[in-house]
Amino acid sequence: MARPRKFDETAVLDAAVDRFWTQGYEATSTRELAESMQMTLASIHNAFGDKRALFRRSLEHYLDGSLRARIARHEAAPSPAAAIAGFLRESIERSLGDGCRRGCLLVNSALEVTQADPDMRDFLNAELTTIEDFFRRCLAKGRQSGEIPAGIDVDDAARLLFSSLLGIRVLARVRPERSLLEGAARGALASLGLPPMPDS
Amino acid sequence: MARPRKFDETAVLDAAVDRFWTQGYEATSTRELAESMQMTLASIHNAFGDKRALFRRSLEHYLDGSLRARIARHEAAPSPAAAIAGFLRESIERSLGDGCRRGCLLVNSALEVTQADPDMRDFLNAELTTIEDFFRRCLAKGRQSGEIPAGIDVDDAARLLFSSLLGIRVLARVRPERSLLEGAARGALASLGLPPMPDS
DNA sequence: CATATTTTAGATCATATGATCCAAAACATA
DNA sequence: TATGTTTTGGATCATATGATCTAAAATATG
Repeated sequence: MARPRKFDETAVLDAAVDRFWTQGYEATSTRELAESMQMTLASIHNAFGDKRALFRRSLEHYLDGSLRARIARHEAAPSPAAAIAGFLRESIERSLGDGCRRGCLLVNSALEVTQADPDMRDFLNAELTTIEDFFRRCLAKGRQSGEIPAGIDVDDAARLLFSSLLGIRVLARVRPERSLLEGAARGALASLGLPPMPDS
Repeated sequence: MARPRKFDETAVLDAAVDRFWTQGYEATSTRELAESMQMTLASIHNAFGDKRALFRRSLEHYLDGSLRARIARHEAAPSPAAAIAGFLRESIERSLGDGCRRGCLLVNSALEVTQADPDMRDFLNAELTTIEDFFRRCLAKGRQSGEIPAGIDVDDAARLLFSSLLGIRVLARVRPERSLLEGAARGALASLGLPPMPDS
């Protein structure tokens, strides 16, 4: 029983993600979302709740399709150094390949969130921390295998890679120049005694 | 002739900066600005123009009082290494000392700007580039003085410091932990063979 | 003191926005 | 086929928002 849904959940969430990604949460109106998702406001409200709930859902959808998969994929690389370099390479190529300069929805959202919304901040933080943890796991493995020189502090190196990646994602939105993004990544890898990124 | 202004331009711009800094451009309404600035909408419009013009003016005011002065101050340090370390130290202390977790207005704005506003993007880019250029000048001087090892590429090192600083400012808003911010900076300095930051 | 000029205060306009309501539509199940 | 349940479309509500208008207020200058 019950009328079946006409919309494809993946497709409408893709559309919502695109709007939030391009314009940010505040600058995206519910009517604009409805048009992009090709749904009425009532259908959106019925399926996802209010704007804030839709945003949260869109973030999850985005992360499932990008960051989480990317970490899992590169974690399986033959060596820790290759995992780190491959992750950076893919992040840069995604940044440069996006003609809309949208950067990273997770990073964009982390800067838009205010102190008045601790739930959202905690959620974003937990997700961001998976990046830092990924770098730390790779570096720890590299230390054991001898790829990472003994003089390098693994925790600080992970923090450096993490902060530099965030910076690259900021620049992806405002100044997406290959020489700049690749230079930052090259500098980070070289500083850890690691071989350069693979070619794109 | 003409009625004199009742407001203090510095004070009202400070108030406007605080609102934009805390909440972002889109999430700040003109009425809220009027209340914070203790001016009427008409007075604001008369003195600064529309919301966008006020934002631009507020950005200038913010930059005059923070970034530009900070670069000039640290550029005068006794050594290039001290200039870089001192700049990072001050950026981190400002981040951690702000109970409101506002991060950096310039970085926040860089992520909020959309492709539809190329003028604002160009302005933000020009200002961001002064940071990159500061690092590059310091590193080039350090190379000449021998503080920077010959094996390090000055351009890439500048890009790394730049991107890492942006990342630190992102984290200042969403996850302002001393161990994290200082760890990233320590990692960056260590990677360049530079001595650690001065104590706070 | 009179005048010209700018600022200020409050009201207001047209629109945008988030959210919701209601009735019609659609379909699985009995 | 009849029933019950969910979705859908369109309208609408209350409020928020950016911007502007008008008239009163204030003061330097002649």
